[in-house]
Amino acid sequence: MEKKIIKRFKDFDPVHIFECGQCFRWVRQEDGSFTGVAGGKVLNVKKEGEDIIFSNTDEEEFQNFWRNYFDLDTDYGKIKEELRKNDSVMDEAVDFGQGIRILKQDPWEMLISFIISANNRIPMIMRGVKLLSEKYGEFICDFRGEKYYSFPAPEKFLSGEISDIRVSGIGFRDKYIYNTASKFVDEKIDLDLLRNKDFDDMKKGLMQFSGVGPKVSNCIALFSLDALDAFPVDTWVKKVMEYFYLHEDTDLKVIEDFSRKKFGKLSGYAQQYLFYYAREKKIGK
DNA sequence: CTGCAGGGGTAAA
DNA sequence: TTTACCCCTGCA
Repeated sequence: MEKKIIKRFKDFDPVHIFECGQCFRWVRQEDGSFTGVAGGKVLNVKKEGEDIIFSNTDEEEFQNFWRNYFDLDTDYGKIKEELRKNDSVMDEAVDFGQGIRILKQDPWEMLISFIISANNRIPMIMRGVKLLSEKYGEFICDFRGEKYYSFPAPEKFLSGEISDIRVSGIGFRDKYIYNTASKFVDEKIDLDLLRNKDFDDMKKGLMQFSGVGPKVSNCIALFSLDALDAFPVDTWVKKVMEYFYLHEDTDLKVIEDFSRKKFGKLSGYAQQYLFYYAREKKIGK
């Protein structure tokens, strides 16, 4: 496979993109690059100076898949400029995570991945998703000494007992995954149909699934259904919003509504900069 | 070394 | 509104 190199590309830092909490299948390598799986393909991403090097792909695949996946046609410079206006907190958060981009991920994979994320920590979530892919997914290829597997299709989770799903990192969420996969298969669910709905209907649609509540539905909407006005409030975002904006203990739903009103159609981007800032700087600890 | 508290969204009591 | 869920990490 060839490489694709984009020279002097702004607003793209693999560390920021892959460690801002939106994805679980990209692993940092010893040389500082990241290798990951998406859309049944394996890719390595490395930043060298201002150039981005995409390995294990070719021009056609890059244009047909990765270009959209990395949201390369969105102008993040403009988004950041807008967020910085009259907001010294966002000004700093945007500087800190200046290379973040919101990936366009697969809705089914996000649904299951964020069910796993509830009451769980990122290394555990990554382990769970990896083990489930090895157990139920399709082998893709060997790459630099590792074997890579696609994210499993819904029916694969139904091939055995509920407890079979309970690999390390999954725990009590096994039944949520089983129930969600069953509903998916039985009702021939097409999550892409939710794309055209307004935010409240989209959220309602997602919360039909077992293990999906307010926070998880916001994540699925933001990371896979183009709802860039979503604002998932997890423990870090709660802390950072209270610390900088609200100055008192505040209900999660109130924080979500306040933030979506404040940041408008850029809420999702704001959430990513704030999450990354809060987590790396341990705000409120 | 061993043991135990801490952490984290959702469902269900 | 409170509690249980699972399992790794960190610290005593």
